[in-house]
Amino acid sequence: MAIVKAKPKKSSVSAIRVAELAGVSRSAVSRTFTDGASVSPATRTKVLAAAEKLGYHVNHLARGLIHHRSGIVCLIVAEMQAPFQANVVETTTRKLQAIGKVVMVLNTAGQPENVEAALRQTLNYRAEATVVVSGAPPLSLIETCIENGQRVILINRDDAITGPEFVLVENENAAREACLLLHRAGCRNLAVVSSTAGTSSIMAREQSFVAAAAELGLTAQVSRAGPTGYATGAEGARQLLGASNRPDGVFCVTDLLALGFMDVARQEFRLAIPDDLCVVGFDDIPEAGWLAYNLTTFRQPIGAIADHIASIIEKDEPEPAPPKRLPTQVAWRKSVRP
Amino acid sequence: MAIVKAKPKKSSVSAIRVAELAGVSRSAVSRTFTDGASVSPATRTKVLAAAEKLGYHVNHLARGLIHHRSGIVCLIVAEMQAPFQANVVETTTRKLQAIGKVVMVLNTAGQPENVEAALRQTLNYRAEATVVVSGAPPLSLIETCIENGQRVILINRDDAITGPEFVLVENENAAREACLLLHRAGCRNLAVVSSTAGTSSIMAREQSFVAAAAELGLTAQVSRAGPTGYATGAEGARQLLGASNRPDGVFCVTDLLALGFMDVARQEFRLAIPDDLCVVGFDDIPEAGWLAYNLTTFRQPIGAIADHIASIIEKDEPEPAPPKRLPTQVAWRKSVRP
DNA sequence: TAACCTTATGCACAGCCTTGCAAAGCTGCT
DNA sequence: AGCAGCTTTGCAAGGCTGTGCATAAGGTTA
Repeated sequence: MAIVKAKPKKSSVSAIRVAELAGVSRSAVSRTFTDGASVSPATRTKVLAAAEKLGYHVNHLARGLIHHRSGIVCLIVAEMQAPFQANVVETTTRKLQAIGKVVMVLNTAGQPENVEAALRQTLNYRAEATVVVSGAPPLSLIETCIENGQRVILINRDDAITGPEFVLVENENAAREACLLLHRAGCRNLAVVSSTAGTSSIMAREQSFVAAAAELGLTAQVSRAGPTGYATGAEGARQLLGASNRPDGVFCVTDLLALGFMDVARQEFRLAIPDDLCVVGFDDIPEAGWLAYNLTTFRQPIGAIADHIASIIEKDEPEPAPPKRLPTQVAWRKSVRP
Repeated sequence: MAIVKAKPKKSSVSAIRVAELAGVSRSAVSRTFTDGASVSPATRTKVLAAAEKLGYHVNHLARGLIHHRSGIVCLIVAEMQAPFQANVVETTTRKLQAIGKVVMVLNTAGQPENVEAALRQTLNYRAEATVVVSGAPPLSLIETCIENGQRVILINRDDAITGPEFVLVENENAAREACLLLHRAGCRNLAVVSSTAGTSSIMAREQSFVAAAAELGLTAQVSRAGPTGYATGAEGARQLLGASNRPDGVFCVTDLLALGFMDVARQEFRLAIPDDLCVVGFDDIPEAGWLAYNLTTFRQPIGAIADHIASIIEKDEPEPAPPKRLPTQVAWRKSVRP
């Protein structure tokens, strides 16, 4: 007689088992766990006791199958270890959970082609909504998502597409204000530290700053030494500060760039901030407030962004709305002369 | 006649619709999307064409219902905007996606009581595995998860429970080595900057350092000025450096603590690092490598941790294994005299 | 052409849940 | 007791997929 290794199967307990234990019908246990369903207190307690004993938990997969509402919201994000993205993910997951959703995170690992695979996953899991924090999703798939009843929300992206909803920050105003701010501090040789990422919000900040400088009769140099991050800011400092016409006022389109820039300016060029050089950042990541930096920067209203995402997802009729533009706010610190 | 607003219903397209369009049975389309199923090339192409046209995507909710494998892995995490946690989440999501899983993030928002709700969600969505990055899950729920066939993995937590799998870092060895390292650098007045969080790994680091100091005949002061973070490190510096017996060698159980400590040491106490004061951190978050800090620290092998998580989840028979202890590695920088 | 084998296809059921509908039970009143 | 009105409960269908089993189709060989 051969030894047959019984497959454990570990079948998770389903409603029928608790119905048997409680001595009621399957429907009764279903109703016990459905808000607003009609169950007598007596059976309710019987069911709850049986459920507790067996460790029963409603299967949201099956529930989603019926309701056509999985309760899942997908977050598509790249570089989620970067401070700004990490904060967006943290805040968004928190607020979405508060309205009863559950968040699936799809990490595109920096590969743009993975955005497509990620969108496929949102369709596979019948997500109610997809929030694209970073990356450029192919238009055709966005349409498929919307046709399947998904809400699609793009953050800090300014494409001229209709269908998805947009929530973005007023990059142009902020960049313009950054320019004025540096000008008021007496800076006359301006520069902007950007990156090769080329996302729409970064381009907007960069170009608006250059335009604002031109309006003041100044030309702003632009440095794009690599991807958006600390190292690129550092390299930008080496480029700009090592050249002959060294700038005295710098706008970094991202705090991370600014921090790298400041470190090199101080350590390798022995410059004092803000005395020799004023620096303005963008995002207001926690690190910008650290004593070593004290960076004056434009705060992205992450809380408001997440609130708006939640409000879009919460309303059940997708009414077309214009892009939501949220204002930034200056976090005044010490990297710019007053 | 009343105007009845037709509920859009937006029912996402299901296999039967593509079967009709392709002129085949529903089974055929199911088989087309099942690896290793027997379908003729002719019908396969017909089905694929129809699916493409309709924007069909297999419903993983229904698929999971049958297979008892949802493909979902839950990550329970608090403070996910903190650099270390953010890196863990990034790496883990990436590696889990690489083995075909999809990650659901449950943010406990720092409230320990939310861990329980999060575990409930993992059961509701029939997650294949639950990874607890931070927080202390109630034992009874862990058991329920395991009974329902889930794999439960606890990170950097050292409870004497059987059932879940543990992957943790050799905190004791590292703390001990940190002590030796400071001693070799000539530090004789030691201190450790910790937090009030009281998690097992932080306690282990703190206590092992103190014990190692005692073995060298030294007593190490301990500062716990608040939750684990930059501000607490800063406050710890004010406490320790403002007192009479100012330490000359400090072990911070977390890089974030170390950075706050360094900033206050330098800016408010005008101390030079490493000349007046040596500092050792733990984690090796990206910020530790920034020029302003150059912090010597113990690197947590996040990649190896994530690899091990993935390997646990990938094997289908949950074989009991002893806790996986991964070694740390010193990232030598400039905050300790050589 | 018949027999046989391989491959492909369709049927029907299972998996877990919700819910409309009708039957049953209960309460209160005459 | 008898009836109306209400609440509770069970039945069965429906939502979407995977798959065992039987059947049909197609190909090969004698």
